[in-house]
Amino acid sequence: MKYDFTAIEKKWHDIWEEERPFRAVTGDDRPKFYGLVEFPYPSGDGLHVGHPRPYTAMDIIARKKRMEGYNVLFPIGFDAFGLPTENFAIKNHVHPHDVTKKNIARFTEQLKMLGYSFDWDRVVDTTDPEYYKWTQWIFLQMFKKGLAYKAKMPVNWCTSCKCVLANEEVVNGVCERCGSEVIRLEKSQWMLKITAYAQRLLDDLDEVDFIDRVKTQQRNWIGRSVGAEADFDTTEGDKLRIFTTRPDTMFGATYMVISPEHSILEKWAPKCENIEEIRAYQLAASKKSDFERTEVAKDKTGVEIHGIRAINPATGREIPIFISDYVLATYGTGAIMAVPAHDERDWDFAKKFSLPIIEVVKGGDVQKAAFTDCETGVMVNSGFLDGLSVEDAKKKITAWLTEKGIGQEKVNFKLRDWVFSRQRYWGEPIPIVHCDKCGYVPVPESELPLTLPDVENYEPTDDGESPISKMTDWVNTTCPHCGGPAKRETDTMPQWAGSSWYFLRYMDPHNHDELASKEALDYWSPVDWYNGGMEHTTLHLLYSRFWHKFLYDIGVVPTKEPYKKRTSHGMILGLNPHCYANLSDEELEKLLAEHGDEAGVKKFLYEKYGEMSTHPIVKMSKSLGNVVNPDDVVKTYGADTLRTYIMFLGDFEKAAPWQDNAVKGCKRFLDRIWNMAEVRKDGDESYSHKNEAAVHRTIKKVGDDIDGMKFNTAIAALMALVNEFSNNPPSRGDIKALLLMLSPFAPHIAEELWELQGFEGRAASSPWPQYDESKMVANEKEIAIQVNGKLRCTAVVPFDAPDDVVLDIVKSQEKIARALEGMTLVKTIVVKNKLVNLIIKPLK
RNA sequence: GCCGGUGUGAUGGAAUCGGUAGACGUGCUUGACUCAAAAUCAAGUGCCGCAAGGCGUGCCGGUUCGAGUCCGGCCACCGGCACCA
Repeated sequence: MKYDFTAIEKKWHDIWEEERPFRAVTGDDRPKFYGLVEFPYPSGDGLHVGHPRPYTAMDIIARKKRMEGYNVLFPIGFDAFGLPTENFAIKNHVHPHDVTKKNIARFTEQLKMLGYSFDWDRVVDTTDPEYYKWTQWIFLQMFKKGLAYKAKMPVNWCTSCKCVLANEEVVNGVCERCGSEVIRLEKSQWMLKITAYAQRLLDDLDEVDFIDRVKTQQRNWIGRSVGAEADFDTTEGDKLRIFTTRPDTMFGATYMVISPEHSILEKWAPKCENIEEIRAYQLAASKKSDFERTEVAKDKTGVEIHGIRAINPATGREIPIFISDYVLATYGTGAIMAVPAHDERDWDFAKKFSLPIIEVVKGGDVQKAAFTDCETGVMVNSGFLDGLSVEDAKKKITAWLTEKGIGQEKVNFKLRDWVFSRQRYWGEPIPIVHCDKCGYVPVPESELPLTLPDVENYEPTDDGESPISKMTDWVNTTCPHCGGPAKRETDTMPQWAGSSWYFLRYMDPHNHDELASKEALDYWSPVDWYNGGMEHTTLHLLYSRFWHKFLYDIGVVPTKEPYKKRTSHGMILGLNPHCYANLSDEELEKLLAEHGDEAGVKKFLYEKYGEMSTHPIVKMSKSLGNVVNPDDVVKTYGADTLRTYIMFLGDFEKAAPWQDNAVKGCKRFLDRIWNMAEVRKDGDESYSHKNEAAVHRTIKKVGDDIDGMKFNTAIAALMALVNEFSNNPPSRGDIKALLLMLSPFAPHIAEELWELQGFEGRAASSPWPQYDESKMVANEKEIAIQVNGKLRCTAVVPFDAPDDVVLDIVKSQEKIARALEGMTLVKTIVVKNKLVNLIIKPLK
């Protein structure tokens, strides 16, 4: 019989639907294992081949854990609020709700097609009012604790999405989602005080098992720096507070810089002699987008404030004050002391404006470049700090600042508060009412969920207001506090809201009274293993850690950290259809005819498609037409082949290119297993004598590799075992072990063959096979024989044979005997069961 | 600029501790089956060489009996951050 994967896969999907074997049971005696994948955004395009990589990986891990006796929670859901759905709805005049429903149905079908062992009874959907009721509830708790607040401040505004963005959503000065320009806009926004958790978000990284690059990236993003704050007196009498990480260099501060947005400028305006010039500079800076501001980073600009000077508290000397956009309003105090001798930016600025550069740390030539080394320098020109190391000087001057009452040690973070409102329709309504008398009043918890109103038109508006603001019936309400007329908040939450706590809902998804019961939270927390994309490291992963810590503080969740372990997968890349190296013969011929020679074709491709045409491997994208649809692969080869291939194609943590024709290697592998095991084997369930060592070795290898996410080598080991079986016909026991090891990777074919062989129960619910270290070795071993470190030949010796026996065999090798002729043996190195190295010299 | 990562056949990629470089897959070559093709099976496949042998893990140097692996110095590419004082 042929391996009819379509029929087999359908059959097992039906059985799983019926038997529900992957259901997690809260409060079971077995040890629990909570494996999590990032739930998908159900886009209209359906599943992309990128999705199955992490899903298959965690499915394999979850399946193996079940076989090892764990009570496994492996859930799935949909992160369904968001712009693409809304945009699609606008364009096609349908309700986002209906689009979402349709997309979720399609995703569900595709995920089931791939045979994932998700617990389908626990699906969550962030757009379901029963779900977002609790998203809103968490927001209200934050509001009550003062962690959610509304503030007027400059925000990132995407000109295309017509919506504000969080700092984390701005990538290289453009919108992370659509790539459009992001400008600064002064707007009143809801904010979440993630900065209150900065230190804990940093510290607790030490307690979790996240891969290093995730930890490093989060640490960099949080950006803690220790320094000092200090007040500089001014001729105006006002104090100007600065932050510095180099208080030791204070004697070298020859001028000050404040950001163009600094509030003191308003107060000082009447006293500034060049106020027009200052105003003009402020206006120019405010018009710059983030992109422009970083683009011109090399060339410093600024304006000196004439009429007001500052006094360096260390030297007592008057120094000028400048405004410049190289000082950010949003970091530190928005003002700095400039030490051109020991800071590159200050040095550049000082050179441009011909300001004095005074060396206070010896070790470099400060007229040529800023000397920033903190390790080797010695303090000079610094009064009471002279002769100290940088480290000691920092301590001494900080103590001095404290004593004088003009400053103290200060820790600053790069992390900013999270801009939490969006001027779009398809998101969770922010459950706040604005009353003229009472201010911002929370919607009573009993009224949650506050559902989205039905609106006719979802178009974002140019005035920066949410489309919901047009719904006067919904917007006009009464104040829950005083009963007077009030207006509802019309902004919605960002997409990251729903995903900040979804893993908790999985623990108890149908609970009407709590986000999850205490019993379920205590039993399942924390997530044991969470795999997801690196692109979420400073977004979702950081946000959800923040929410979780908050929930811990108010006693809702039992653990400080949501995830015990975090791993990350590489992207699946595609071939670049416009790269010369990837052209098909036909296309190449055609292009050669048109453009003469190879160089001509390359030039043409470069001009037409740009830089990317020179890279043979690129991201998959619709515009390039190199997207692989999993449906097509499943149709041609089956889900088991797709699963196996996607895990085989390379190191899980690294990006790997999809290669269409390599898929069939995995199909052949499954075909061979089918042919080997389709007919029922007789005999007991012990391993065959000839295959025994190989089976034990493979069990160890596959088990270790799955735990270490080295799926590619695990599959290679299974392939090698199958090759072994075609040399030495497998016994019933050999087949059994193979099917058990295969079942996490290719569950459908494994179950089918398991049944055909008449083994008991299901492969997926059978115990994972055990290996015996002592049976892993053969009784003979091939060793390498080197002469002076160079491989000369190999020889087969008994396993663990004594050195003298091995040496006799070595010396009897023809090639070795020849090499030894006329030579003295100086030294012999024997590495047991591996190699022998003979060091020889010519006879004198 | 700073931080992290990677560099291995035609190709995707393997190589616990320093111990036979290239597992496993694709592709290619040859053979079997076939009228033929596909599929399948078998053998081969790092490079140069008839062979003996030599050369090979981005480059240069070092340590070692022995280096893809360790050390020093470069180069290239990828990812993140980027005027954060």
